[in-house]
Parts: sequence; C-alpha cells; structure tokens
Amino acid sequence: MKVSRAELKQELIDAGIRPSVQRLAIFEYVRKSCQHPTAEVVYEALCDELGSLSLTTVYNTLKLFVDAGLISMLTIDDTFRCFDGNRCCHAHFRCNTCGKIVDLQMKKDFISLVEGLEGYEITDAQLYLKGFCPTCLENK
Amino acid sequence: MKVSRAELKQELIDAGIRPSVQRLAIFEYVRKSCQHPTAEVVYEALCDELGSLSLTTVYNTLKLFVDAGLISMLTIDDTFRCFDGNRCCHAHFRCNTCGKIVDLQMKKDFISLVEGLEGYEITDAQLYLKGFCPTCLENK
DNA sequence: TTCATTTTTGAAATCATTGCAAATATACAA
DNA sequence: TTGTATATTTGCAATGATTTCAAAAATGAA
Repeated sequence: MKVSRAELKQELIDAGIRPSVQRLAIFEYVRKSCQHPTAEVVYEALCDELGSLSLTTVYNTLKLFVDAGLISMLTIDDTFRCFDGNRCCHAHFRCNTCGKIVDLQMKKDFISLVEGLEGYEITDAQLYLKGFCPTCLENK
Repeated sequence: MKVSRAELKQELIDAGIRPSVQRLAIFEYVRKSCQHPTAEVVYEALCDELGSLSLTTVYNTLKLFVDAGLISMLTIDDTFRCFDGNRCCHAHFRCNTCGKIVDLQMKKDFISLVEGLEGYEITDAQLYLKGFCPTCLENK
C-alpha cells in the first residue's frame, strides 16, 4: 500500500494511459482503498479534492483501468459493481446481511485447480464466497 | 441430467415450495439446461409451453429457487444475471469475445484453499474465469 | 500561436430488475 | 359443494446503475 504518486503515474504511463489529473486521482484512490469502492463512492470521495468531477469520467476511467489490467472489477454484489486495486491473488467474501466485502488470503492460486483449460487464455479470475460474517452471526 | 418431473416436483416440496405449473416448468428448464439461461431466456422458452407466462413470475421464481439453494445465480457477466441448475461443484469461464459461459471441472473444492474462514458461514461459492476461448483465439 | 487530438463533462437514454396492486388459482373448513 | 382465506401470477410502472452522445475543455505537436 506504500506507493508514491510518482510510481502510480509511471504505472499509468507504462500501461499506455496518459496520467491526467482525474485519472491519477482515481487510480490512487482505488489502489490505496481497502474498501472495494463503487464508481459512486470514488466520485463522492474525489469531488472535493478535484474541485469538480463527472461521474461519467469515473465510469470511463475505471473501465479503462480494468481493460488495461491495472485494477479489477468485482461483481460479487449483483446490484452494483465495485473495484479492487489489490493486485495480490485473493478471494472475496460478501456478507448476505451487512453487505460488507472482505479480502481473504488463499493457500494457493485457485486457477491451478481448474481442469480443462488447455487452449484457453485467462485474463481474470475471481473467487467469490457469500454467507454470513462472524459479526452478523453473533447479532442474530 | 436424467431427472423425472416427479422427482423435481418432490424436490420443490421438500424445499417447502409449492409446485405450481409455472414453478415446476421453470425449475425443470433451469435444471436441465446446460446453457446458463437468463430470466429472459427462460421466459422466451416457456411462454409457448405454458400458453402464457409473466416475466415477473420468472424473476420471482428464480429468486425463490436461489434463496432455497435449489439453483445458483451467476454474475460472471456484469450486464445480466444467469442461472445454473448444475449442483456439482464447478467453475465457470466466460469468453470476452463471444460471451459464451462454459462449466469447468475442479480438481478439488476451492473453499478449502481459502484462509481465515473461521467464524464465517458460507452459503455460496463461485469461481469465475474470464478470457478467450479456443475458438475465438483461432479466429483472431 | 494554431490546429488536431485526447479527455472531460452533464444530461438524456438504456435496460435489466423490482415494486405494486389487481386478478387468478389453490387449499381448506363448513 | 360452496365460501373464504391464502398463495401465486400477472402486467405495467418505477427504479437505478451504467452508457451514450455531442459539446466543451485540456493537451500536445508543429
């Protein structure tokens, strides 16, 4: 999580993406957040910092980053998409009650467990778990 | 895939769901399909067979089945939900080009690879892979 | 500076899904 | 069987996250 703005900027350039003020701010926000923000959340958080910002820009920019493989998009919640800047291999859990999404470490990469992938090219892999978190189970 | 209508009916009853004509038809369709149909696809397929059918009924019924754990809902495509009646543990792959969703067998259950699940109750697990299928890779 | 290209913007449109209240079907008691 | 309460289905309107689009602003090259 200790990444400087200059490093993030270079990462955008390396990916062939011109680091505009908006793009860099959005990239930094998603990369440093551990909360899996939605486009709306990114927009709300950066509106003040940037003076002005369009929700359309946030949507466009997040899509740009996802297509470039810089961040990933989560569809663990079926009513909205959220974004994840954590590049380490990990799974996600979403609580059916409180809706919170948490990262879970993996003992080993899960793609190795999948059979019949000969001839396929994999660009993204997500492991989603749903259920009830310890806190919500206690409050039942 | 060799399941009789009577067995499907009993399965609904065992789950506490009254097997109306619409419900049984929808249940049978999703259980026997290998195509991961959307609500719209189920609706189109059963409209004729049932004489009449409401899209709302299809949505309501699919949700009922998902909540009862009889089928699962896939969010591997972020623009629509689709449904899966295959109860065996398997992963899903979606091609970025043709959009086709295919089942993939697992060497072992993937939940066992996830760390830190003490205190959690898991009700659903999905492993989604995305990329390019062999056919689309060839046509490039 | 000037011009071409890229990026941002806001408002309108899209569309899968849900809410809702009326209509219909079903179960059960009398 | 009939009446009545309950469960289910239906169609249409509403919702809301996301996209489209064309104009405005910013940027880069010459």
